[in-house]
Amino acid sequence: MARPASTHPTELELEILKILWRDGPLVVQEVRDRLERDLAYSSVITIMNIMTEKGYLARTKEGKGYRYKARVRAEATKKQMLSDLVDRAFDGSAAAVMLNLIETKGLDGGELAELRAIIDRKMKDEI
Amino acid sequence: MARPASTHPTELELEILKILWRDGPLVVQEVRDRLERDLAYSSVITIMNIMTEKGYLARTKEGKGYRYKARVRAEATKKQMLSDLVDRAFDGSAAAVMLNLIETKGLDGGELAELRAIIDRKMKDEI
DNA sequence: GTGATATTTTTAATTCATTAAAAGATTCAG
DNA sequence: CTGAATCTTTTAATGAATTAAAAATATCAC
Repeated sequence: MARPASTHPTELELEILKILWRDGPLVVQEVRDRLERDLAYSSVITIMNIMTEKGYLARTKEGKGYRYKARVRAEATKKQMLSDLVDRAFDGSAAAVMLNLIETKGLDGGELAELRAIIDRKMKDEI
Repeated sequence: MARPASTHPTELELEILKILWRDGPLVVQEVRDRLERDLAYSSVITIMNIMTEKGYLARTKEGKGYRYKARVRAEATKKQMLSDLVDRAFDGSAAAVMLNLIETKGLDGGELAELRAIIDRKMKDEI
């Protein structure tokens, strides 16, 4: 048996999704121009074909070729990826993840304050 | 060119690491017994060999075979995996991740309170 | 319409991840 | 010390992910 297809976008797929979320809909060449890495045109179109098959992208005929757009929403996709990691690595504990983030990533005073305000609001809701 | 080796543990590798972090050091059979999925003995030993090559595990001779333990620390590994996702999907914004978590995952009152206490402490440090 | 150009499809090579059978080595019991 | 049991190594098969060349197709300009 082989590896099952990943449930979330792969590295490169995510890069392309992010470009399309930001600037899409785009044609292949425009996506290629915006990619950090230097890929052959045929490489970009190959992966965009695969992404279309997987349901990540939708395309509509235009001129000689197609114009592509993301078919999955940015928020939903990110949420799913994060949720997956929380479950797999942190046994589903969002609190553990947050502690990790607070300790690791440098949050400035403004971000901390904003975060506390949100927590306060949430705590009121919980009552 | 092909895919570069993943920098973080794969699905199955993480499962094995978690078992060893919790109960290790263990022999192969003990790891196999603790795995959720039903794998052949040879499958488990194969992946544990690979993990040893990758530096995830260390082993010492014992009886007929070896006893394995994790060579990477749980906290460091999780931190790296999380950091990687934050960078890739959330453009490095820990705040964005936290908002996502608070909205999505159900945090109970106790967790929220604990989190706020930690934030308060951090904010004092920042001054 | 025909040719140049751009675009897509087809084909393919490589490596990783997963799974496991078969073969080989080691050790413990008697 | 020899065989059974156990463990490791070797070998292998399959599908996913990445990369891209070659072939096929479509379109626009003239």
